[in-house]
Amino acid sequence: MSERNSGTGGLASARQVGRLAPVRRTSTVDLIAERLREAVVDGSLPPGAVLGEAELAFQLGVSRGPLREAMQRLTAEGLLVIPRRRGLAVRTMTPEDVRDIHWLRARIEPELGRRILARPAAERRTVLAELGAEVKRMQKALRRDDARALGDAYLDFHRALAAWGGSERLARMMGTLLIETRLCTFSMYEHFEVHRDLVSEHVAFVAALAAEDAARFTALIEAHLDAEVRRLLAEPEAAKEDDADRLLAETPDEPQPLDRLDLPEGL
Amino acid sequence: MSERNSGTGGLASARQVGRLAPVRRTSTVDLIAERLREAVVDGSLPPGAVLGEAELAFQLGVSRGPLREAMQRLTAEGLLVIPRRRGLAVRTMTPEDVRDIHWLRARIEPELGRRILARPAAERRTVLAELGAEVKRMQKALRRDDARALGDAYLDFHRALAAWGGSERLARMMGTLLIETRLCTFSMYEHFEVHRDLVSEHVAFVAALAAEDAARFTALIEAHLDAEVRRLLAEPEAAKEDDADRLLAETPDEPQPLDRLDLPEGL
DNA sequence: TATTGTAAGTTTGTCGACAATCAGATGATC
DNA sequence: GATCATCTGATTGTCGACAAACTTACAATA
Repeated sequence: MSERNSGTGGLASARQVGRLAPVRRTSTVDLIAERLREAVVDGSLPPGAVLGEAELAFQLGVSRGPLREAMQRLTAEGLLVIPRRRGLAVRTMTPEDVRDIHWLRARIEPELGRRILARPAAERRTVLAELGAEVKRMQKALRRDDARALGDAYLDFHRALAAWGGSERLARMMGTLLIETRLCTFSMYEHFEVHRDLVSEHVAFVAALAAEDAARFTALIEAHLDAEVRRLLAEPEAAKEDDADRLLAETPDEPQPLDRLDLPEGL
Repeated sequence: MSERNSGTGGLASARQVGRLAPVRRTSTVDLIAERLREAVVDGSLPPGAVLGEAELAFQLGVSRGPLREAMQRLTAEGLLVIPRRRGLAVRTMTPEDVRDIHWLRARIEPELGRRILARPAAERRTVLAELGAEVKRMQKALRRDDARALGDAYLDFHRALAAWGGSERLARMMGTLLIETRLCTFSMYEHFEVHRDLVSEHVAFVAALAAEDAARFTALIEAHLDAEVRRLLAEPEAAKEDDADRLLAETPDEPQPLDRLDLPEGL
């Protein structure tokens, strides 16, 4: 994931000599780190759980050396803590962490939207199609009442946002922030849980991007992340007036089931 | 650095039983990582340099195991790259990195200022005193024409900003961003180099904070970071109008030598 | 002369082992 | 009965070693 692989723009003719994309050789430590991240995301390593190195290394089929290196990597990313002489533990997020993570996302994600809007129209359509597809996954998951699938689609939506709108650095940072967001959920609730408004909020994101309205996209993102923080910390939904509700109310459509709000045409 | 140590609010009586601050037991990996960061900051490990593990481990007096773990940590922080089977190399920053890093700082640092201004007046005075002291170090360094000392004071100024204005997470992130800023300098210039306007810009930062003018502080920070990017990338200083110059011109003082601009009274 | 094949040397990637350390439990003492 | 000391079992932190992989240099061939 850290090797430089992007930057070789569109390549048409396959028989052209040279200009082959470099093979992606990934080290064992990378693989272990990725596996651990997955385990954190899907909840098989719940926050606070204390694991022993030997056991974990055996499960992964590697020796303790590479595992310890991967642990250090995840520690630097803020996903793991290494209590002295107690193996490793998935980090438990505090309310302050919840606020910080969402605050950071609220600074970054609007910029991702702006950069996507600054792309050529053809690419922009591709991006919107992909984002729309993720929203559809969210809608399907909501209809099936599958919170896990909904959360996964949520993650992929924002990952796509970062992949298309960010530099390599920004995308990597967003990737970490998104995993940490998931950790916030695990840390605050006992079970996996997402809020039902999630889907309509994301429909509005795509609509704002389709309308090339960066300001509205920014406002929507900020309102969404604000709302997420309140939901996670179980603070009163709206002190005086809920920005998210107000913004969504601007959508001129007549009332529809939340999970079936229309995406912009063509998506 | 990752141990939870904050959160034990003001503690007055020293003879009180219990309530001792936990001893900071730092692991070998932590020490190695810190040593490597220092080496990156002071330039003894220049960007692009390729080091062998065995040699480095011998210099540090540890075996290769802990060193490799520390390398992974620095890699996750974005300071090192690990080319396959080629030891380790200090990352060389690209122009895109320069822009990203400064863009991120421009999102974070204004918030640090706001949080400092939100503190009680007594604490705020302490913070201003510390920031003022760093600016004085910068002025002294400028008078001695000591670019290295100037750069170090610059780093410490912004570290103090993060320490007083940030959560633990924000402070850690700013710490990494600042080291990366230093790496930008090393990557772009052959020798260590800082711009002379640095000092007057920082005098203005402190003045804005002393005046509790968050908006002005934000504008100054953004102008400073913009200017830094242009200096680093050697882009034309001012396309049409330089925000930094305009903002600084608002200072009502009569012209003074740049290295002697008055700090707000009492600092 | 340019290019390919071969070989040697160096360095990494990985593993196994050892010793120091710590947590938990049991027993002794005031 | 509560607190402290001791013991033990288990786990980590660290090191040394081995084999595989890669780079570099050199030689052979077209």
